[in-house]
Amino acid sequence: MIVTLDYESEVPLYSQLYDEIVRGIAEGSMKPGESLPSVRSLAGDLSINLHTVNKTYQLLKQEGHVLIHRQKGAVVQPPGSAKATPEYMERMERQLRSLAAESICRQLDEAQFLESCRSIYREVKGGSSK
Amino acid sequence: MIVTLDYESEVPLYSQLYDEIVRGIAEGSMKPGESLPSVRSLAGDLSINLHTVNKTYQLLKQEGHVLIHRQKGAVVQPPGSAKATPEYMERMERQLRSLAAESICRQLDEAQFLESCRSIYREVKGGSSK
Amino acid sequence: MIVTLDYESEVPLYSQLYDEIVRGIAEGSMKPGESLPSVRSLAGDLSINLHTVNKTYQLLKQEGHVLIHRQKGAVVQPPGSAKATPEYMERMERQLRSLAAESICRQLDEAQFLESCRSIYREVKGGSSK
Amino acid sequence: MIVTLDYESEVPLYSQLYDEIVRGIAEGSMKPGESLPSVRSLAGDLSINLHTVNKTYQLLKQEGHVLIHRQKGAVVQPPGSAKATPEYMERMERQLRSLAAESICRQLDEAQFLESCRSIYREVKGGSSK
DNA sequence: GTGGTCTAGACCACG
DNA sequence: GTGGTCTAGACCACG
Repeated sequence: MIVTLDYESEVPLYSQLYDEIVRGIAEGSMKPGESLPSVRSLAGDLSINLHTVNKTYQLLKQEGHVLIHRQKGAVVQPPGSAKATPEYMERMERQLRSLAAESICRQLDEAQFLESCRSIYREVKGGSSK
Repeated sequence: MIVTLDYESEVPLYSQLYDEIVRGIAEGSMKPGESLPSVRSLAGDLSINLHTVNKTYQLLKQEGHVLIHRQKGAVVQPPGSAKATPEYMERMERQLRSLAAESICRQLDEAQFLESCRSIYREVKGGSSK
Repeated sequence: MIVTLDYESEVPLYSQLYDEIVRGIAEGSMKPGESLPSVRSLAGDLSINLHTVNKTYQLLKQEGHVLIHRQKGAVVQPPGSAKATPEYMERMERQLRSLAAESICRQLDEAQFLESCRSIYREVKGGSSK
Repeated sequence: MIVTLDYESEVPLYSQLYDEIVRGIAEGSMKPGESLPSVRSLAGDLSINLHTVNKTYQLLKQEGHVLIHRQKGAVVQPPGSAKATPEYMERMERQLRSLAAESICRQLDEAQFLESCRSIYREVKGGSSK
């Protein structure tokens, strides 16, 4: 799995890294039971601080995407370990509401908006065939 | 138009305020040509800092949602003044990709994900009938 | 409220600080709605690093003892905001099991063990009368 | 006696193992005079590092629960070999204080708290009938 | 070798 | 002024 970070972005590095790993899990390029690289080695590969990687791993654990195993390190959880909890649904809906409003102001009609949602969902989901 | 802010949220106040106003414009409760309240009065009503409101207004201007007029203050622009530029589309797609990946990990299937997208788009769009 | 840390202890500082603050809340010397000192000022008072204090505050938030308010900082939650969840009960029982076993080996009988539990509970609870 | 370790726990393995063995002694499933398995065989059975088992055995010795004998290995000491020293009482009270405070914040009243203490003490003590 | 803890220091977003 | 983010570096517990 290849991770790319945008060091110029205002999105925090730990958050970008989180997104990349979750995408890897969703795509299936990271399989359940697989271990993520050690904090140190990933930090080295990405040329970022190990604390930054550690923060990402703690977040992944908190959200239920990995568990921290004493010997295997951060292990990818099987799909569905993270639940679509009411809290998650609310968070997602808040973000979608913001995107929808912005899109409406920019005159994207419903069909165009949904086409983006659909194609991106499929792009991520279909990543497993790669 | 009623604006509610969550002081306990991770989302910065200026950003929440931006979202609320854009939603108001998208819903049609803020009409083109209308003026937003003055920075001072809105800050007073919401009990927040002048700088915060000012930052929101500058952002709204930058994104093409309002025009800052010397006398009328921040004036809502007609729909389509903000464009669905490639930059915007990229930003939206990055956020959607992140939401889609997280949703896939939480076992929301395509139909469920799109249903959320659709119903929220309609909720915002339909706000104009209020 | 007075906080004392043991810099020699093997119990991490952030954890000792957590315990002290939770005790303050339980005793009633920290009242719901009150704000904790800022990360910086408490770190200064205790002569520890601000990251250490920050870690404690994040933990207090995660456990439901405080909420982080954009303006007021870390605010003590009303009693019962943190719940006696099954997860908490398990954690408590694991620790009690360990203490009970050790006490049995050291020939504390049930009455003596329970007397310790009772008197310490009352000591903390009764702290509110101080 | 069956030992189970949780590799996903925050509690170090050597500490979990210590707890399990002390519990075995308290319950009476490990009898005075009995030898614990050799470091090597226990490490093998549990698939953990030799150092980990060794650290546990040293700790058991230090706390007075076993005696390290050149031929018989770690031998369970008679009850009361480990004393309820002032140091032990302080350590126990610090932990109970922490549990009591957390429980009070989570609105466990004295009766509920003591009921947990009592039932767990009896569960461990009564383990001897197994 | 690995992660956890702690420190020190810096910059910036936020308000 | 305040917290969030990031870096660098150190030490130690764990295995």
